[in-house]
Amino acid sequence: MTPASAPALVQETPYRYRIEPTGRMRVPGVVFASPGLLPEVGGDQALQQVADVATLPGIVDASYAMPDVHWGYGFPIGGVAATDIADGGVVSPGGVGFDISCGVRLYAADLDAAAFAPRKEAVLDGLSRSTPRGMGKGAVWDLSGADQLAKVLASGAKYAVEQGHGVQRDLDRCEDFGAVDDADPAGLSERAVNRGLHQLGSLGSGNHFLEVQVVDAVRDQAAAEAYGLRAGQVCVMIHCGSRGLGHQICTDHVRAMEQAMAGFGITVPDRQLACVPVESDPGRAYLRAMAAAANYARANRQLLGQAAREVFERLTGAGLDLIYDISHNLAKVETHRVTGGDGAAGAAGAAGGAGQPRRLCVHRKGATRALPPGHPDLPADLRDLPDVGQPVLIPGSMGTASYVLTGVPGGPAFASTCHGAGRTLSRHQAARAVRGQELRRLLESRGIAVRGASWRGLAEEMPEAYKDIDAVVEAAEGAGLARAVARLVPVGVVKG
DNA sequence: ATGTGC
Repeated sequence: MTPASAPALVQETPYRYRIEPTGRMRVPGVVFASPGLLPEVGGDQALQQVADVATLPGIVDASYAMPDVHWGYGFPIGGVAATDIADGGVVSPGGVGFDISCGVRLYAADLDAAAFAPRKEAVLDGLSRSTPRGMGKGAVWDLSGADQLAKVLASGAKYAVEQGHGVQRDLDRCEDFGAVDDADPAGLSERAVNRGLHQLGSLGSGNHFLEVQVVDAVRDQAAAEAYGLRAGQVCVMIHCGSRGLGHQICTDHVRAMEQAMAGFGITVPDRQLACVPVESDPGRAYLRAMAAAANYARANRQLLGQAAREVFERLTGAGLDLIYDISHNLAKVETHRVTGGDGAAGAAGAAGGAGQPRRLCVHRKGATRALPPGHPDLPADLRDLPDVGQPVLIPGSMGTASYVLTGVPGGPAFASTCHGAGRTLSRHQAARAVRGQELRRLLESRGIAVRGASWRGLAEEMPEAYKDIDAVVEAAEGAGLARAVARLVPVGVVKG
């Protein structure tokens, strides 16, 4: 059972640590972090969660933690776990998170920082008005009823664009080209549907934001150019998810699996790890509902992006081109080579060495897919470039830098990397440390325009409550998870 | 994250 003390870490390389399998762990734990990040790597609970995930039926290679790992519901945030579907591998809602398909969308404007500066306050005012946010209701698109919601759930951003809320490029550059096709709107609870009807096109709260950013430094010229980014360019980044709908779906299926688990002979060290085989009725039902929430989240970001685009065009004359849209809370059925999780196994597999290709259920919770160059699922215009992988969008905490990375060959964690800075202080600790008004003054004095939803919400997101995003990205690069393409700094933030 | 919470 769960050991009382924190699991011991053994350093394997400067950016890779191992938790030896003990007790019911089926595979080792692997933590990617720099020595500098490690002492505060989420505390004992996050590492214990890495070890607990390693006990899940069908898990292969290792239970992975990204450099931004911290404590979460059941699984750590910043966790990656893959299960072998044909070998009784499970799916767990806790491995996806409550905010199903929470993710990031980045647009680039045909506008440089100097030309934007005189318009900054007006644009931020415009974005503040066009971006419903905060707890509860208010949305860009109030749906007519369950029939229209079903279309959103089935077709995601594709439906939004079909209805005039966007352009073809928005789909070409979106993960899964705007929609996953195995969603089942009919399987959702009435509560999930009701919560979804009036929140489409809304940011939410917590760490969700819409930011105007400027490309501060380009680290990889070829990839930046292919993506459509240049130094000094103005960008818009949107970070949000599936709102109350995804939350309700997670709640519904955790409950169902808690009941169903015993029937499959599954016991877990923490009830928050409730899971069932992928190949089971409740497993398939969860994945289809999760897919519906993924489509809702994409449509959500599509609508918020379109509203921002209209503000930009009206006030600056510049359009917004989508760079990419990627989720960091999702499970996906993918084929990878499985090698047993020893050291360089993942890299060797990807290079065509040892390891059998298996159909896996890859859980990424607070972790971002990072496909290597040449992968068939890349956008068509990026697919045939030799050293350019999938765009990876890493939002920093409020007032700090964000990053664009690219997927690399031979990634050691099923083509995954970090998702952001990762919390170090609780919301409560942060709110006690600073007042929202004070924080806004500080950010404004550093040239960052702030449009908040609540003073408390602002305080909870103080930069000091998060890890250093530069160090997290450095560790991700050092561990061979991804490569930096561009660093972006905020000039204006609309907070949920 | 979330009509913050058994």
